[in-house]
Amino acid sequence: MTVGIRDVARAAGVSTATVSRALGRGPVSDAVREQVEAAVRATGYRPNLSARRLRSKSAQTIGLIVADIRNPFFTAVSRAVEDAAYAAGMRVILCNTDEDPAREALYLRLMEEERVTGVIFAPTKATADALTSESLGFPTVFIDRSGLPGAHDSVVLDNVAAAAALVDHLAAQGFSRIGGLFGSTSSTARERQAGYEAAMSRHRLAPLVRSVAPNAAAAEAEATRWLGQSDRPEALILSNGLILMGAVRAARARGLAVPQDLALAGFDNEPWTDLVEPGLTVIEQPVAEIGAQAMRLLFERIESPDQPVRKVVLSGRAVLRGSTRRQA
Amino acid sequence: MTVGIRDVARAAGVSTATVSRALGRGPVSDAVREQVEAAVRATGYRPNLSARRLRSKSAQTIGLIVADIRNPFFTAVSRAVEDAAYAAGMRVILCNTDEDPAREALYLRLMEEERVTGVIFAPTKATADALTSESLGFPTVFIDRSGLPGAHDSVVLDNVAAAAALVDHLAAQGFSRIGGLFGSTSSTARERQAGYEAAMSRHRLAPLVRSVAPNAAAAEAEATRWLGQSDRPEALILSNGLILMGAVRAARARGLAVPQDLALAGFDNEPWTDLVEPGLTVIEQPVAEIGAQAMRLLFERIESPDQPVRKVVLSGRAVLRGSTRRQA
DNA sequence: AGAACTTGTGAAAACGTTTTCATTCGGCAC
DNA sequence: GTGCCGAATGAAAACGTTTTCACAAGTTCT
Repeated sequence: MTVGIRDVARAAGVSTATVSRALGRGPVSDAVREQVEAAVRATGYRPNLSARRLRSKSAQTIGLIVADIRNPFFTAVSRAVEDAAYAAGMRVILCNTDEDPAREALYLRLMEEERVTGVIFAPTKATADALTSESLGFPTVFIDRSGLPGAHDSVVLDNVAAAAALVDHLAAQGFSRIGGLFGSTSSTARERQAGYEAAMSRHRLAPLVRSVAPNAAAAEAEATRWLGQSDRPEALILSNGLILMGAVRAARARGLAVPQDLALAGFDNEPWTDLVEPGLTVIEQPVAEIGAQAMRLLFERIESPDQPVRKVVLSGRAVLRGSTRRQA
Repeated sequence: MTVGIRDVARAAGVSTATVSRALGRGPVSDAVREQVEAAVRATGYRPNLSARRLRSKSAQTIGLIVADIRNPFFTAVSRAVEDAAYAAGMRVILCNTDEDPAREALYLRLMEEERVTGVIFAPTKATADALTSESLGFPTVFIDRSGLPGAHDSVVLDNVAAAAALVDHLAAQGFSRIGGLFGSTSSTARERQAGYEAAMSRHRLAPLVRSVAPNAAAAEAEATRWLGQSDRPEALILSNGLILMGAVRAARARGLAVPQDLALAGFDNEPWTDLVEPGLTVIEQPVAEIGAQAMRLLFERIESPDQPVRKVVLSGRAVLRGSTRRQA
């Protein structure tokens, strides 16, 4: 029924070993290689990847486990990862955990069962803190978020500096009641919060912090509540694009004008952030660079498993727009 | 080194066949099942999926090939597909073609080599038109787009009706120079164009049509050019969310106020469309339903391969916002 | 000229499972 | 008691490749 390598071998008049060598890399005479290629075309042969992986003990596959596929940050990163992987002749399995530790465990087990070559992973804080360098059976690079120091390679943003830059900018514009709404599940949100708090104290300002599940709906609910208080902040820093969107909705719901009644500054320069008037001030992350660096670290880790753990820290770029402009 | 089923068998004091049966479904005594489960825990055994797939000739995997992962429509659909797949104990391979027929061919070949159980596919028009019912070696459901009539199961929007609804609405608001900017690569865009043209002629209006690659940058460039003309349209219909975004940017670039100088109506009720003032009128697609129906069709096709080809047509919902409101 | 490599090839083993086939054992019908 | 059936199990085959091993035929080195 289905055509296998022995059918190709018979058609080409050689052994299966020779077909295998002709298709992969191996010493084969040019004449035989052509015969084999002709036989492959004639028979419509498609190698069975399961058999290939089983025998060769090499899946040529990398797993990409992201926290939220709806977050454009992760789709952008995943495109960079995919490009690099396919350029290297590898396949990618993309998984979405929805920030749920149970799903993270599920997918990590799946990666083991697939015997993947390596994994790029954006873990929740809970999972990251539980994962020592030995607990994963494959080379792993953390992305966007880091875990126990020295446990895994990682590529992250300089979150402390980026958050501080937003505070500095808002303070320079004359805002003082600057609140921060941060995601509750990631190390990244914690770092942004730390950067925010350090900068606030440097400016001798009292920090106003709230935590929320990192999605637009939860952020909108929390921000709406907050903005309904009489002592509501006059500026808000939001720790990612989804939370930023929630805050914009909350401001609308409360009838607050931006930036007159409320200044907004967030993370992730998503395509819509310059579309909503008066434009949202954000930290732009080098998404393509993050994906590419993660693949580089992963390949180098696969190459030399025992090299010291590395952490690549990239800088964000502040994109200043109308949402943080102090009105006369 | 790595622990295999024979290690588990030895630890449990049974044969590998029994372990296999205890782990899958098969007649095993309760006592033995418990022994095996204990042995699995003790050894940390992880089944090798490649070996399992090779021997059982069942990948329990469905391929999901989308045209553009940046398009939130596809990420929303893919979440629905994933949920349904994992609920059925299947894995998903997600691939992104960037509307490129070459990448489509690449991924279709990959699906063959993976021996996937089935595929859900949003093809470009070029590929869809070239694919007869025999050309794919696995059950396939087209999604968002359809190909040759009767060749493959599909689940699509009623694009003609949806586009006509937008025209009707704009005409009712008193607009008459209504232009349409449609994607160039999909059958869906063609259908929306056809619906637009039919409705225009019903209203005795002259159609104004342009085509463009379905991404925000290309759409912005084309729309900017168009809107610079002296006989520019006073309303625009955009055939998907990315093109809609490009049009919004173009209006900004030309300094045109929406809807005073230019009305906008598009497809895909993306999260940002109600954020940009005065809110964008769109057709909302039942994304979760599309994904769920696609999986249903796929499972039923796998079940009974020879049943007649089916096409599920779902209706969009018009979400009317400020961008199409006629000013006094 | 002979030894020592290199290159190209085929036969057969190996990869880690599931499945087939055969066997044993206990219970049930006659 | 004998025969039959179903359930539980093990031995071994099978899945479709790649890799190892062996070998023949050049080719290069001494």
